[in-house]
Amino acid sequence: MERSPGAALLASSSPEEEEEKTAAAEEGRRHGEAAAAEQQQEEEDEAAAVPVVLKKGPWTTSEDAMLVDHVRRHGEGNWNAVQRLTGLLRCGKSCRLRWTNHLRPNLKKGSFSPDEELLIAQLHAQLGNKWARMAAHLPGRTDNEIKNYWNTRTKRRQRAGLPVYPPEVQLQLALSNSKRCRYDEFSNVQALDAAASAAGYTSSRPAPLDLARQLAATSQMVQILSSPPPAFSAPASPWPAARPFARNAQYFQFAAHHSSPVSPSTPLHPADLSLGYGGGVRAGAEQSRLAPLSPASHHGPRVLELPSNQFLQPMPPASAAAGGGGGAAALLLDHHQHQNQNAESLEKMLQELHDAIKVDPSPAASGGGGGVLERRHGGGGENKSGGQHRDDDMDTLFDMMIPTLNAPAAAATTNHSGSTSQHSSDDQEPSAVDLAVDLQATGGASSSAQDWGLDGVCQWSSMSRIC
DNA sequence: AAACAGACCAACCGCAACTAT
DNA sequence: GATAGTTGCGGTTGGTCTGTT
Repeated sequence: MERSPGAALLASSSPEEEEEKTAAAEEGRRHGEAAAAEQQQEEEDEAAAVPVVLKKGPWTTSEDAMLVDHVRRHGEGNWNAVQRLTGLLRCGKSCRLRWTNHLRPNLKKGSFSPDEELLIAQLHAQLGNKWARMAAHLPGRTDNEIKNYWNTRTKRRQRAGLPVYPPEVQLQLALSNSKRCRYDEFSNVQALDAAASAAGYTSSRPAPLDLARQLAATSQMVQILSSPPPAFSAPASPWPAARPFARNAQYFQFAAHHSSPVSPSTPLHPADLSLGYGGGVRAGAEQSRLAPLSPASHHGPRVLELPSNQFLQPMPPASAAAGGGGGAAALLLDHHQHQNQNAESLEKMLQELHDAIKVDPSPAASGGGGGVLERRHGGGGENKSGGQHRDDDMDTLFDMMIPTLNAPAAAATTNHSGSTSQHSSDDQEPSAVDLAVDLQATGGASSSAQDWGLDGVCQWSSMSRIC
């Protein structure tokens, strides 16, 4: 087994010992490049004979230099050999961490850009606390960096009573989860997964966050979307009290405590609701960074945005041209063709979803106490028919989405692979990425940089001094 | 200017997966 | 197949910085 760093370091607490170790490190450093193989052999023998007390704590520049030199000579990996070969009094783990987080080339330092912040939110919505996987989508960023960023901001936002995700992510999350509604009747997650798998759906669950909160936030946002623009203010607390369905709440399309979020009574113009598959506002490096994922999504003007003055921001001409260049037209054409397929796919998915919910013989609908809508509408005094309600919701959703997909303008900017219903398995990287890219297009840099929250208080990228 | 609180960040720790013998 | 060694990941901690009172 790996020598436990803790075991080796337990005894290293006093300043004197630290000094000794530092001196030892200096000694090892002096060997430098001139160290002969014989010397190394001696060191190895010595190391084998005498337990080495490894150093811990912050790295010094000389230690860094030693590590860099080692990697330059021997390449990455075999980290436990670093101590043997260089005399560096650090465990392999520590060396690897230092290298990956601070020393390796092409690391991007500094604060996250708004684009990166949005992407992190999107990835987190899709992947959960999979920091390493998230980092894979953010070249130059480390998992530790992303983790730190997310934890601090999440903590801050939660303390401020604000939703963790920006609205475009919430909406996408809700839509991507909508297909799982039919499985809500399962209280057992495993059974749910199995059923979903059997039905051809992916079984992995979305981000393991406080799902009730997330969905409440989603609900809140959808309410916002369906509300007249001026009527918008921050509730004292956006989080509803814990609800019995919280456990599977992620499988709901919309959350508790309100009437149909996309109720026909509050019609939205189809053109107002873009799923955001349009062209990216990202340009240059941002596009190339994500190019392998879904290149077409980054080109062409973004025509539509989320409905509501809260989120809709006129697209500046410069942004429309951002992804352009000489090849923009060709890319757009290509994109358009691809889009037709995507539209079909999404339409099919929606139809499936619609059918599923319509036909779904949920025991809850007969008043059994289960069922998403029964619970979702509170069970307190709201006796609205769940089935009818679902139909209304879904019809409205269809009304909003399908025309959007068919509309030439929307189609020209739509790039949805249909993966909305398929992604989210940990092993389905492309799907997850599709969503991320779609989401980028949904919100884009403009929305990530703009206010998305409550009375101007809540900004996704400008939360540094909230509280 | 000092004290305090919060934010930020680097590093550590434990665990699990993977690989080699 | 069992065991040892290695690597990677995610959670957590502790130190430092910065802004506020």
